[in-house]
This record gives sequence, C-alpha cells and structure tokens, in this order.
Amino acid sequence: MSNKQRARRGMCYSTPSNRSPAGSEKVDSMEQPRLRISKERATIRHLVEEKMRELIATGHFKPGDRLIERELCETFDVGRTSVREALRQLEAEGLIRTEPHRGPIVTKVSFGEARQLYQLRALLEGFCGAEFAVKGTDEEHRRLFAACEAFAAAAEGKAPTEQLVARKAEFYRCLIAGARNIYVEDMLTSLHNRVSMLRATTMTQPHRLPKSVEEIRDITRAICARDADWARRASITHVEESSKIALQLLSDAEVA
Amino acid sequence: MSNKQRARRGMCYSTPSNRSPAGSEKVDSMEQPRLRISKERATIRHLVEEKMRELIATGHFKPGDRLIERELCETFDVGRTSVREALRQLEAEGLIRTEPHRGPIVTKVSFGEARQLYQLRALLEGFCGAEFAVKGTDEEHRRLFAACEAFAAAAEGKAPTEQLVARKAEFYRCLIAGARNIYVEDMLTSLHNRVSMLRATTMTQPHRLPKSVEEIRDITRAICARDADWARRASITHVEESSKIALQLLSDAEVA
DNA sequence: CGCTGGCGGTTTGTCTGACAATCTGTCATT
DNA sequence: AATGACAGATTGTCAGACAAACCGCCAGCG
Repeated sequence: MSNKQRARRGMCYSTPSNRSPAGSEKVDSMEQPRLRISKERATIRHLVEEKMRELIATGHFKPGDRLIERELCETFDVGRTSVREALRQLEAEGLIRTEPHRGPIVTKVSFGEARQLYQLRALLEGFCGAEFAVKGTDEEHRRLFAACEAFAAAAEGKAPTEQLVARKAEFYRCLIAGARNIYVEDMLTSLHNRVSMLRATTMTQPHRLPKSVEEIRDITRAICARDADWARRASITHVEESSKIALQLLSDAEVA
Repeated sequence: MSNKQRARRGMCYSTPSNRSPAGSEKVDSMEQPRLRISKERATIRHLVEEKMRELIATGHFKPGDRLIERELCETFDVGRTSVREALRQLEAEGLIRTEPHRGPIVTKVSFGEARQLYQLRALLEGFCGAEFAVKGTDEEHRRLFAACEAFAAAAEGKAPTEQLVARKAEFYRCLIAGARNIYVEDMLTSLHNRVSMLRATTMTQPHRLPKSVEEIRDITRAICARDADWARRASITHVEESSKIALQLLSDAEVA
C-alpha cells in the first residue's frame, strides 16, 4: 500500500530521472533550434491532469461518472493535494463539473450543447483558416501541407485508429498555430478536448474517412493559395460535416 | 495572528449555521419562486477565487506582480489548500501564470497579445450579436433594451465609474446570454476578465463614453430589428473602436 | 401504507504541520 | 571581475485530522 509511495518519495516528484539509463547525452544538449529547452512540466499535478484528460478522452471515464478523490489517489498513487488541484484545472477546462459537497463528475454534454459546441468550433476554425491564409509564412504552409499529407497517407493506408487520431491532431496543431492567436489556440484546444470526449461515447465511423481527407485537403489547398475566404469556408464545411455525423450518432445514443 | 482562525474553525466553513438559533423550522421550506435555491457557492475556495479575480480586475494586483501563497493565506485568513486551489482555477482562466517552481504571477499581456485578444473578442461578440438577432425571444430583446438604456442613462447622468462598469457588465450579460451558447458564454466571460485587467493598467478614458453609448445603442437597435448582419457589424465595430483606444494607451504605457 | 425523521457511513472541504526540491540573492574565493 | 558555494525563501507534495454535507436505510407514527 505505501511502499510505492516511500519509493517515490525521497527522490520526490522528479519525472525525468533515470529515463535515459546510462548517460545524459541526448537530453538537453544540442537540439531544439528554438529558444528554451523543452518546457517539460514535471510537476505531479500536471501529470495527473494530463493522465485524466487522456482517460476522459479515451472513454475510460465516461460522462456522468463520479470521480472519487480517494480512488484517484490510489489509482495514481499520489496525494490528495495533487489530485484536487488537477481536478480544479479540469473543472476550469469544462471536462468535469463539481457540485459543492458532492464531488466531481465527468461533464455530460447534451445534444443541444453538442450543437453549440460544434457551432463555436466552426466559427473559430473558420477564423483560423482565414487568418492562416493571410498571415501564414511559407514555412508554416509547408508544414501544414506535410501534416495534411501524412494524415491522408495514414487514412488511405488503413493505419490503426490511434495513429489516425495522432496525425489529425498534428494537422490541427498546425492549423491552429497558423492563426497566430494564443487565445484562439487555448479555446480551440479546450473545445477539441471536449469533442474527443464526445467521440469516445459515439465512436468513430470509418466510412467518413475519405470525405474527411478530402475536406482537409481542401482546407490545405485554400490556405496555401492564400485565399482567406475559401479557407474559411472550407474549414467551416469540415466542422459542419463532422458535426452532422456526430450529432446524428449522439441523438441515437441519447434515445438509447 | 491565529485567533481569528480559531474563531472560524470549530464552526468551520458553515455560512448558514446557527443563523436560526432555536429550531430548524424555517430552513428550507417555502421560498424561491425560481427553480433551485440560489446556488450560493459557499466554499471558501470560490470566495477566494472571486476576491482575487476582483483584486486583479481592479488593479490591486498588477500584471507582473508575484503572488506569494503565504501572504495570500494571511490576507484572506484561509489555509493554503484553498488558496492553491483557487490559484489553479485562475491559472486555467489565464489571469495568472505559474512557472513551475517560482510561483504564480499576474499575467502580463503584451501589446501583440492584446491585439489578439480584441480580435477574438470581436469575432465572438459579432457572433453573439448575430445569433441574438435571429434567435432571441421578445423577452430577451426587452431585457437587452432595458440594460442598454440603463447604461445610457448612467453615462449621460455622470454616474460614478463603478456604476457605469456595473451597468455595462449587465448589458453584456444580456448580450452574451442571447447567443444561447454556453461555450461562447464561458469564453467571452473569460476574455472580458482579461480585458478588465488591461483596463486597470490603462485606465478608462471618459471622452469616449458618448460614442460608446451610441455604439451600444446601435447594437441594441440592430438586434431588436432582428437584423443579424447589422447586429454582427455593430458588435464588431464596438469592439474595434474600444480596442483602438485601449491599444493606443497600451502602446504608450509599454514604452514608458 | 406512506411519510417523517433520525442514524450512520461516505465523501468533500479545509486546516495544519512537515519536508524535499528548487530558486535567488549574497558573499567569500580565486 | 567572474565563479562558486551557502543560506533563506518559496513551492510542491504528502499525511493526518476533523467538521459539514450528502445518502441511503430503517424504524416509528399517523
């Protein structure tokens, strides 16, 4: 029960310890053309946070589930402090909801709310597309194009779902970054987190993949052509198309 | 130093305890025509949260200031637990920023970021305006109109700044609610919090008031006329106009 | 038979005290 | 003057404690 704890304590909350067994060569020397070594948030609370986000996104915790502090402490083998602070963060992100004195539950997104979610997402991604088209550097355009093709290749090559999700996430990272607006970035990331929660309940439907690929290619083409209006429309269309399917599945699920 | 603490503890964080001394009759029977008794978030961390939000918005804590846990504990006379959890919330809202082992500081918004902030705000408020115009009920329109006139009256009657701010906030509450989109609501609220932080550093400039009133009236007129496009443009214009002034002041302040 | 009210178990909200890890500024050493 | 080490301050985290609120259950009462 507590020997793991003992083990961890003493060396305390140091994540990056003994991950590279022998030396510390490749850790932080030459690498990173950018400024600052990778930020590597190593606090326990951040790890818990991230883990829980993942568990919610993958459906391990389902909407409506109660999250009991003590259980979480045992699961992650950390103290209540860290768990509670992570919960506050997730609460602010909207992934969980806390009723005073009843504890946190995974947020349940109703049909109407899902529609609102997609509506806002369309607005913001349309904005990103348009801004990217206008302000993006050639380098960013190249990167977007590469991400797009990587996703397409994975989709056409019947890659495992997990990889598809990763590639698509990468594409979005590029797209969102292109807007050069940190607030939009934050908010879209938050929205995407909630969408993946939805997706976990509705499951993905593979038959939309080809269309999805085509839509994403269209967005990419529009942006690379620096056509703001086309890019906006293409981005919006993509969100609307996927929202159609998702909402359909959701309403089915809600009845059942 | 700690007798206040002692005093509060023992009866602990019970706000409504022994308010009715003898019996427990009147506790929860008839009252509240609305559904649910007022939510009354009585947890300490919420109070701390709110207080700190206010202190940041009013400029008592200025961008760049370090917030030291122990000091906050003493200031509010609460434990570290509550303070830290409140900090996590504010961090997620973007009002403060925490560097892993250096503690939280009030977020500093650069000129470029401020521009991004206003840009996004224009997008979202334009959306609200348009949606409100289309979907708003007559009742909501009436309420918006009332809020608008209340603000105008306060502005023209040289009311104290505090009241002006309150009235304008009320107007925005109506406007934002009209979009019937909880996500937009959350995000705009968050953006507004950050804007008030900016405003605290740049101060308000009274000579813009008449124009501001006119812009808000225009928004209201457009919405009540159910003209979505007009409403969007009017909302965007209002944000852009105030952003001009704010950015001007900000760039002055940044040099100094 | 249905409702009321009390009882106990569970969980949260909060405080305290402790300690390692990290950061920062200062000061002595070279 | 640059460097490096030490001390003080602050955060990150844990464990333990306890009041308050919630929840389900069961008995008693009309």
